[in-house]
Amino acid sequence: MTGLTISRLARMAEVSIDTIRFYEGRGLIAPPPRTDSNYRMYPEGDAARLRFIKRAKELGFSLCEIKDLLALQHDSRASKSDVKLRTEEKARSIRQKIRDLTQILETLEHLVAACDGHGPVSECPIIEALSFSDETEPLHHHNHVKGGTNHG
Amino acid sequence: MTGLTISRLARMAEVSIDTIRFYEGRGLIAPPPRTDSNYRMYPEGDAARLRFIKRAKELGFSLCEIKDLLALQHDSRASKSDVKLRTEEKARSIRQKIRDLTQILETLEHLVAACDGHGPVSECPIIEALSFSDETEPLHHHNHVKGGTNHG
DNA sequence: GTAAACCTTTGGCCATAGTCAGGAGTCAAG
DNA sequence: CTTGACTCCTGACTATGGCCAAAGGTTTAC
Repeated sequence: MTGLTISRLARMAEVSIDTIRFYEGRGLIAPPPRTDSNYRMYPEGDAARLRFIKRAKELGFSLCEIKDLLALQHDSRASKSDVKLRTEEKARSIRQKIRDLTQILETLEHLVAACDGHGPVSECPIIEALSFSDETEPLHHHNHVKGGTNHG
Repeated sequence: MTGLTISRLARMAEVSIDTIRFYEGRGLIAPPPRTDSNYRMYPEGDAARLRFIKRAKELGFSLCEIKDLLALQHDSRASKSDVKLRTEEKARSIRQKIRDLTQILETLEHLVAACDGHGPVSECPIIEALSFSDETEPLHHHNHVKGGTNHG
């Protein structure tokens, strides 16, 4: 009986054992056959699959999206355009995230520029700008980003 | 006895009641005095404080960082340069985040460009690139050890 | 006087992507 | 036989920023 134990697979794919079991629970890799003693024995191909997941994750795909991508890969009806579409969509969403962050950055830079860095905090324009941003006239441009920007 | 009930404060600051109590637990808002019946009665100033928090959050500060900023605001030893420094640091970290995302975006764009969008998924260059991640190398400047399986 | 609207607390839950701990069974070597 | 490495499963915990429900006490309006 050939196959990889979970720890060998983990080493090959450079992920942790826990991660592999976690992915199985999430449906990203199929539950492998078991030995008589109930040990998972993985086909070698699962190493590539795990590397795929790892790589896609680095590129900003969520596990959910990766699952879809993987399903596509084994769907005979799927075409390259499906994959391409998803990739383009991801690129779009990353572009948007960059735009949001750029907005925030600009505001922050205005704030920094407005502050001379001397004197007591009680007169700090940064604090002031943050305190009265919606009602009174702020010192800086009113460019604020609403909703769903996830920086973290 | 004047003051704002929690729901009035929530309406004024445009946050939820739960959020206010949550912030109290996190130390962003001081525990207000209570009525005889144990109701929170907020000073009006807390509305500004909540708007400050809201605004800072929109600018990418975490609750933890905001807490520090607020503490600074009431620390007589603190100076504008403290606030400025923190703002600059936040700006730097956002700049870095933008750089990271830009890297990812470029890789994604290469991938999209390499794919004509026609034919079966089995020949998709995007899938292939993700599967054999040695081709394109983004983001991680410290090379992880690929060749050496550190177990004989 | 009663019902609606408000307030209190405690605690659980959402998503993301895992990590870690514990107790028990299994396997190879000495 | 024993030791150590490996595996199993379940469940709890991490961090972030809250949302929601339950069950009860209070205030207000009619």
